[in-house]
Amino acid sequence: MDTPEKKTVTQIGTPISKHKVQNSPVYNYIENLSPIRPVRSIPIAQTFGSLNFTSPPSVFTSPHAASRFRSHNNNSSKDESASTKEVASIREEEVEDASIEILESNCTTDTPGVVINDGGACEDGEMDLQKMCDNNVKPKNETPDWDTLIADASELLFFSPLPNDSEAFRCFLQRTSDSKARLSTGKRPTLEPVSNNNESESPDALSILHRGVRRRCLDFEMPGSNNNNNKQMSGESSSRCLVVPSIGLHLNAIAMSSKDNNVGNEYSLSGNVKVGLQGSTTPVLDIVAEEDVAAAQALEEEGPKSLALEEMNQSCPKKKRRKSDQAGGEGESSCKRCNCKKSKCLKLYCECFAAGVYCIEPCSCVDCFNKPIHEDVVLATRKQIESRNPLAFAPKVIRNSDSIMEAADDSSKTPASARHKRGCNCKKSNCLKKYCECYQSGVGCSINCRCEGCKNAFGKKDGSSFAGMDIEQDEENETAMQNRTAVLLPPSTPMPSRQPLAQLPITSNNMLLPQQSHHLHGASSGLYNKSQFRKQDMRMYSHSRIETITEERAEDIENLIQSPITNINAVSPNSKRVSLPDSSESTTPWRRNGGRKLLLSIPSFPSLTPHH
DNA sequence: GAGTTTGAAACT
DNA sequence: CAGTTTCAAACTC
Repeated sequence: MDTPEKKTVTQIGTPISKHKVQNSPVYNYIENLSPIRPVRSIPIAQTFGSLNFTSPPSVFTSPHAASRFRSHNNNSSKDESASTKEVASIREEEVEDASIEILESNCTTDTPGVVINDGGACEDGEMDLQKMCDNNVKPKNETPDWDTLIADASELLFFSPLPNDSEAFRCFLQRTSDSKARLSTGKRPTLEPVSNNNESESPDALSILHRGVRRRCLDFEMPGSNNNNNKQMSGESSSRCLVVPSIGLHLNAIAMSSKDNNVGNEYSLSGNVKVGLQGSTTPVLDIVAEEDVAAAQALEEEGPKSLALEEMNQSCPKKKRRKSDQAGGEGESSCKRCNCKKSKCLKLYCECFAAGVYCIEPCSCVDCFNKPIHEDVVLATRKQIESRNPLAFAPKVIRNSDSIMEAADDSSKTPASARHKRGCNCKKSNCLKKYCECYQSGVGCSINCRCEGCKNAFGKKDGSSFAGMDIEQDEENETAMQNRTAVLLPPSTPMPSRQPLAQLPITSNNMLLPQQSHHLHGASSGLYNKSQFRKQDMRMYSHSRIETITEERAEDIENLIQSPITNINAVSPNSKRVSLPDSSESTTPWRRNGGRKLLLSIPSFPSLTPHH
């Protein structure tokens, strides 16, 4: 009995203490002054949830984000005197902390309608948040603008990173910037096409740049883009690239251009940004850009080369075509170019299509349908292809984290730890030419490869590795990997950012998104516990550890891919992917079984299981 | 630049 | 699932 009493005392004691504090005039004053409420993060998640957006609201918890939002929040209209701002500043920090706590207290902020309360008791101080989570209640202060902002952010998240296209990523950035601009203005983003000149003309864009985010291909097709886009597209320089409306943003994209260019530092920086984007919403970008600029720069200095380059090479189709690219004189803007003659650029043969970007002027394709004006066709085709192979648009190369490589030999710890998703099937090239996708991606062959006479310099199928790798680079890569890996998980499917999920199932790419990948973990192994998940997320959102998540996600993806079981199977690739009707909220068997993460991820990741 | 080789994607 | 065909990039000359 003593124990109970003690517990009671303890429990009560704490509350009392807080209670006192809360009743204090100072506390009340602060409470009133600050428009920011810890709870906010939750609602956000919910909002996203409708979109199936699993991104952690933590993004919004960032002080910066909060600041931005504040301006939109009517409540924020409350006196914001200098002193008030100070208080607000403090509150913001609290909010951030609160978010973290929320995440760690089983209060799911991931997906709306999917909020699950594991029953973990929240401390008194967190009661509000917990309640919010449990009740799925929106924050009091939430305003229409807020919703809009959230929605916008979600949209951004939905862009899945296209595997291999840096262009896509750039486009994504563009979009992001655009979104930001809207955020700052309080306007809801629209689908209107992005002007090609945005970069130079848009103050917002500039501001973003100032924030440390570098973008090269600012223009990209927006999903609802209209013909104007085409004009821009075709009219603009080859450097511009459009991302297919649902096509995502492949993290890989980031890497992309580097190859060819200088990507060095620039790349690395963007890489960080990239990661942030994936994992979070636009705000994250800001966070990364603004708050972590220093870190990013440090990383850049550190040694962007290896990984970054590798990543870039990994899936950039463009790289494949050095000759043609050079011929094109694209230089830094390395948008993909294809030369399709018969596929109409509607098959994976087409690099542009495969990368999730529209063909552009520099392409030499014939009868190209991969253009904004044929958006419907493009999307339909993509959908069809995905139905056949959910991973069709997923990144081809997955960078494994050390953990994954685990058992693998030491060699696996090199950058080459990345592996081609499906492996190659080379018969004559000995995996020493770009015919080999593994080699082309700069990764070693793996057990998944069916190649013959493998001599892949990045790692032979049998496990021997990196014979041809520069040791120095190797080391650098490893370091880079440990410090910042940006697993550029290429996004895979382009998802019509604004299309209803039911209509256009989120593709696997989305799953690649940081959070989603976590879900995958849950789905495939179920070993991933929430605690881990949250911590990771927090890491991600908490300033500089973004890259870590990426690795983990890559791991998730790989697990998924290699895991025949996964619930994912539940979704038949051939069958119409379960139309998760909006449903992100609907309860599916998986959700019930798989646990929160899986549930959350399902909608966005219909099926990762590759067809065999 | 034309032709060949290669292996992924698509098809049966 | 395996075999075949198609396709476009990579490569060679």
